[in-house]
Amino acid sequence: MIDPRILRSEPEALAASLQRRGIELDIDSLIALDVRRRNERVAAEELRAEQKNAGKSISQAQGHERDAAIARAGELSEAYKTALATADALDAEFNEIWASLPNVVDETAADGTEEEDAEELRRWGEPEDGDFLDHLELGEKHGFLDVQRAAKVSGSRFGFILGPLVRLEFALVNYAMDRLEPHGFVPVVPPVLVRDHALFGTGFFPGDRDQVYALADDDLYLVGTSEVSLAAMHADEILDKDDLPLRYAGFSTCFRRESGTYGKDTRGIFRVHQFDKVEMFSFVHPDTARDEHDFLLAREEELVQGLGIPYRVMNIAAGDLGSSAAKKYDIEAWFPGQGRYREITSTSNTTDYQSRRLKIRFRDDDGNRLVYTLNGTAIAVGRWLIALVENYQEPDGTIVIPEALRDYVGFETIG
RNA sequence: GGAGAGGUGGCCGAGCGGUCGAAGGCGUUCGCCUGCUAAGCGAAUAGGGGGUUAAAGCUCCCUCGAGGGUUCAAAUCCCUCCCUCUCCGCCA
Repeated sequence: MIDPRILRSEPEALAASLQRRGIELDIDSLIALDVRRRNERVAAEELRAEQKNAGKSISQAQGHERDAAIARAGELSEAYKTALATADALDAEFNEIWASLPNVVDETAADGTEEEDAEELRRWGEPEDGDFLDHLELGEKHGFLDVQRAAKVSGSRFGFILGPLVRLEFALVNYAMDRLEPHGFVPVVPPVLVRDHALFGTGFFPGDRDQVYALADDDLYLVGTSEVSLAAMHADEILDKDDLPLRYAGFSTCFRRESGTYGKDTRGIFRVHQFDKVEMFSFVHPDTARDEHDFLLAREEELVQGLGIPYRVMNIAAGDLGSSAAKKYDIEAWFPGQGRYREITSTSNTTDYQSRRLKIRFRDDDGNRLVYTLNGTAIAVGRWLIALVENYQEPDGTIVIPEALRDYVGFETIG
């Protein structure tokens, strides 16, 4: 949720932001609606004040005077109810539009509206070309991946991860936690079933409702990322300024319906309905949010570099940002099996978009202010496993475990 | 799943139709006092949204788990839901 005051203070900034995202909106009529709803609210509140005063006089009045006062208060009460209904209806109308608006884009986000418009910031490592097996072929060869049987059990876009690849998964998770905890990230295993307010609060509802698994019988939803649980963890709280930044590293399974992706990335476990992920999440002072964003990106690069996987960093285009993000960096790793760079992390500065919805504030010297929230992938396990096995395959198909993970897995090669 | 008890401000806790956004305590902040510390004295101290203002301020409305209802008037009465605790059952 954007600060509605932007409509009064700098509507042209909102217009510019929406334009960069490629969204059409009649801002003038929205401004008019905002004025109307506030006027109606004031009118209703004035009636309410009158009614309350009338009510107070009742307790002091006697006899006929009292009867008359009650009648008068009754009239005011009716008038107030009518005015309140009008004001509420206008608010609802306004809020429905307002809640659906995406965050104001950061001026340094890349221009454009498509994935291809992302700006490449830098590259690291030497991508290897040549004859590489992709992860599915490697999985079949070594028996650590089974999508056939997963389809039998659960349908398409699922996988069994087996044997050494499971060890590698746990190694990756521990590797990440070991490197994040010294930076103040508190490890968390959060709930993966959440209420709708958590999804609304993080900006996934109403926009991305079709991407979320719902458990209708229980009014619960499966999270697509632990960002949802981690953000909502401090909902309705007023944090101590001295506690900022608050950093968490959440490990959870993530569930995504992947609707609208038919035929896209159907091979192996690159794009599946369920995967595990370590996610970084920060609650920070507004003034430090940009630094924190760079900090999260630095943590991601550190993790990828530690494993020696070639990658590039992308500044995502304004029109390709999620609704809550003002700015987003993706790291794309080199996947020899696909012969191209693909996303393995994503970090977003969501400014106060989520904290306004979730009411997460901190005590400042002159009042309470909304915190800024940021999130970033530490390890998206599935894709990182793929990147590892594809990049570390030898000509004979053997997979070498990178130095940084050997102590965790307890072996040096697969195959 | 069954039975019971509760959810009030940063925390504890009173209030159970009007004078209550709410006693009292703790905590915190500021000031005073005390040659240190502790104690003592005085004052301030919930959140949100409007109006007005250059700002300070003034003012109005909403919020006592959430949402409905009754009433001229609801923290207080009624309904639904959520959550917490205790006991029993089940269970990794």
